[in-house]
Amino acid sequence: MNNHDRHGYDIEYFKENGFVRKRCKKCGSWFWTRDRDRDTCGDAPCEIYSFIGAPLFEERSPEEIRESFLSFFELRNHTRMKRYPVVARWRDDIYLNIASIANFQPLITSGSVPPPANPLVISQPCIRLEDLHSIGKSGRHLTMFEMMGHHAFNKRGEKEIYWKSETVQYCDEFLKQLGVAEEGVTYKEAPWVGGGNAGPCLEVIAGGLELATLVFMDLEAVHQPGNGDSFIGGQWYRKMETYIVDTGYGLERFVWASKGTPTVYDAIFPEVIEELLGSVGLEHPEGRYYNELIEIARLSGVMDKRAIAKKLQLSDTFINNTLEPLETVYAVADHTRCLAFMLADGIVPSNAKEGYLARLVIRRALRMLKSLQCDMPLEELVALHIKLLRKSFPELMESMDMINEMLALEKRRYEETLSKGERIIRQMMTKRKGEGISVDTLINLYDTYGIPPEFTREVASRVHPHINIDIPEDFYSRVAKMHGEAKIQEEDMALVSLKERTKSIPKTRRLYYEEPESTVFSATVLDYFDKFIVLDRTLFYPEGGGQPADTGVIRLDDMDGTVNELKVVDVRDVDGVILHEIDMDMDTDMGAIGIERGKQVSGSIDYRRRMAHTRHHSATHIVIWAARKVLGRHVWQAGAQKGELRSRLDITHFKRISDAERREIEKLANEMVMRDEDISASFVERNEAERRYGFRIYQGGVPPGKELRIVRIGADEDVQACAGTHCSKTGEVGPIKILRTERIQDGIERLWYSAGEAAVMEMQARDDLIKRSASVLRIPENRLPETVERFFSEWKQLRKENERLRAEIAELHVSILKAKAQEIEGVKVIAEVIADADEKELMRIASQLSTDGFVTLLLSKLDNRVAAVSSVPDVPGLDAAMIVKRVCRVLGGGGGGTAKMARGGGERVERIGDGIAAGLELVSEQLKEIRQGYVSDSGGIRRNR
RNA sequence: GGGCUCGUAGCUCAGUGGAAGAGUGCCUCCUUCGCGAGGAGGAAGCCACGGGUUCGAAUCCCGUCGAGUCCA
Repeated sequence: MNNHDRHGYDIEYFKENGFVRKRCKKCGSWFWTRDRDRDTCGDAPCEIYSFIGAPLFEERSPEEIRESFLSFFELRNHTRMKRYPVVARWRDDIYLNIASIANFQPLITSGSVPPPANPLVISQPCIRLEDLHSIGKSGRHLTMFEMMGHHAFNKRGEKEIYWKSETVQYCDEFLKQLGVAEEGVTYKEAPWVGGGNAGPCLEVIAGGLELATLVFMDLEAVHQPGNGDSFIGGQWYRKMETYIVDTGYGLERFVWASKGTPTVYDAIFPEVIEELLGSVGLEHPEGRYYNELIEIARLSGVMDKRAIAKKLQLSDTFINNTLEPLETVYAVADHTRCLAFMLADGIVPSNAKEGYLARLVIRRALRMLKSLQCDMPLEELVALHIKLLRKSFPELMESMDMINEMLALEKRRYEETLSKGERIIRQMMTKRKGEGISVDTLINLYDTYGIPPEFTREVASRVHPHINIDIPEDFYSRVAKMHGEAKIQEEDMALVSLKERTKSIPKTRRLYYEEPESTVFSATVLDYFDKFIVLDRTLFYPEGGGQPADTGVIRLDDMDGTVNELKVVDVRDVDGVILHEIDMDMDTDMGAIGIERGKQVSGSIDYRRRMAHTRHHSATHIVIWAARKVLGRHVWQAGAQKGELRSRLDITHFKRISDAERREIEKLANEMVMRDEDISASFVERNEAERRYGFRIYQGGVPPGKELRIVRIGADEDVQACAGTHCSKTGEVGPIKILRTERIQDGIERLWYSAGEAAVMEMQARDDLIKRSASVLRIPENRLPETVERFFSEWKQLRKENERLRAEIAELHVSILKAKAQEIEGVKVIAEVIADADEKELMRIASQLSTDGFVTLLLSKLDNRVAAVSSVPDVPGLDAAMIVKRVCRVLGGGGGGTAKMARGGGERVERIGDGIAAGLELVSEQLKEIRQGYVSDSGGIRRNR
């Protein structure tokens, strides 16, 4: 590195080839050019798209551009790489592959894993959804695009592969080879920042279009300001150990530049646009309005559409009937291409994580198809893309059937969401009678039920044609803001300090790989601190890959012959150093219990526990293999946890696993066990492993390190990078019993299963359940289902019968009770205890009596409490609720209800007589007051018969 | 990973602490030559499950299961 290169753009190639550094008179940014008269940077919006209608070089197809790029760099000593998936399974910070360099982050860019080749060249399909709303409108945004990149990974202190000057030279020569005019190319300085890294960057512009970005990544973010040496965009950065050439050439943009069509969409997938336009009976306006379209396209990098329309004096009808539908067609064509890659690469639409992003795109596409009144099924458009792409990406074809099914299912789900939404809106409208709908309500409808605001407005205006609903411009970002910013995960501080503490300790030898059958070992203490002991070698498996740590004991022989046993409760792997956590008080000193460096100790693990974990771990590989076979290639592990008694495995799948499928998976898994195939584990160089087995090895996530431990079953039927312990034959796993499936989120099914001894125990437990149930009913086990069904329906019948009989009894009580009436203040009053009557029955009786003019107070003893009910004729001044409250206070409870009918109760059963007395007292008070005329003009109380 | 919403008659949903309801569909009868339609009547509910609070829970609280949806 040259220290005098203060800006990072002092590049030899520029100097040697007659470039000058100038400052753009419009945006003020610095740029390099051969053209001494140029005074703008050449980028939009400082300049218009001059290549529209006037291509920069001879027309080329995407295949031609891709091939010319790859072979250009291949000739210059770069290794050609296969594309990576568009879903970034190896990253936990992003869901989608957003750039070719993302393939190599973070392990390779940080230098901890060597690159698969150096330098290398790749054309990587990427997906970016940030500019979703401008897709179709801007003419240049694509959700899915191919980033062609050549990368060189340099390390300080090692021989440099190449750096800035060569990178610019390659770019310049590549453009020249394509036929781009040299004077028209500008290299604009644009410091780059992203994903915790930064560095100088050159944007390569020709004809107003940014064709490529050359990033020289050599800075990393630091958290303490003191450690940084440059300050960019509110963040301190320092030089990295590595410095990396990260370039991105937009394949689609090169094709576009070579065709000069009005939009990038017309250049990349004209067939799909044609098909869509045809299906809605439109013609591509290119024929009739060629000049207008060219003008609009040229200006579209400079100003927004409304401004263009004003400037070109375009009519509203042209905008509404020609331009807008065309933009929608563009967007649909784009989205369906994006979906082809998302779904083929194994994203299952869901309501969470990357699956949600797929659903978002699907729903947008469906909405737009609807607004176009296009009845072409989404899956047909995706299929068309796949067919058009099959030469470059034959692998997409393999997923065609699954994609069809997923999309049809998604369409049905969305229709259900919308029709449910329509009902909710209509209901709300009738409840609120013509009131408008507030923005808060709109947001709530979208957030809670997924009803888009445009849909709400549409439905609402169908109910009340004059209703006015404003959808704010920033609607969707307001929703996003409401959910708050994502918190950046800081690395666990405890782990950081452990890493620091163990840095100088040699890595522990892993006996559990070398001697998987052993249970005891001897070792030397290398170090100890806090509650941790570090040995030179160990049999203890540290927690990892969903497999819990081993437990056991470490033994110390004291001088005097006594043996000190230390319980190992947890084992952790910190960058290769294995820490044994000992069960002891924090303030006990290790030295006091005989631990010292260099001391010989012996250890033994709880082998039963280890074997259970081992069986479950191998079973996990077998189950996912079986699930992929039964359900399809899209099945991917989304998480797993092994246990002693049962384990769980989360897999991606777009619908619930049926009983038949579950049984089939179980059967296949057990067949694999019975075949007694070999399970082999070996360390393989990472890039070799990826090349040989592909990305399916990363089912359980991507482990760090230069070498991967590869676990293979049978004839490579299942191959995974896995650090866990495994059986050596599938037969050792023993029976595998799938216990249940649950849906932990849309698109992810969780399988619970047991293996080996645990599976036998589970089966026995189930057996027991059936046995006990059958013996309660005194029937043979095989009659259980129909007997239970019969009992249930009989129970329902009897319940009804009981209710009917109680109603009859209530009728009988009515006539009996009438005879027991006493007269208070000239009114017939019934206050009685009725045995064995439930609350409902009391109410039935009381209700009937009060209709006949009686004032009633009925009580009943139920279990440990008294129920009280009062019903009175509808007379002002008579209040059943008051009566019940008075009674129940005596009973130690409470009650309430309406003036006509009330109920309550209490637990002081022995005071039932006092309760009645208190109730009667209140009744007579109330009647007295009525009689004294406090309440009059009521027509009085009907005379009792 | 985080948030919001919902599980009540076959279906669509009301009911937010005091007697489980409506619309629709179903069954029977009446009307009709028959159908449609109309009229009268009827059946149909472990109010998802398990705890808790309360005199009392479909309703309030906690958990479980099932579903929908948004954000990263």
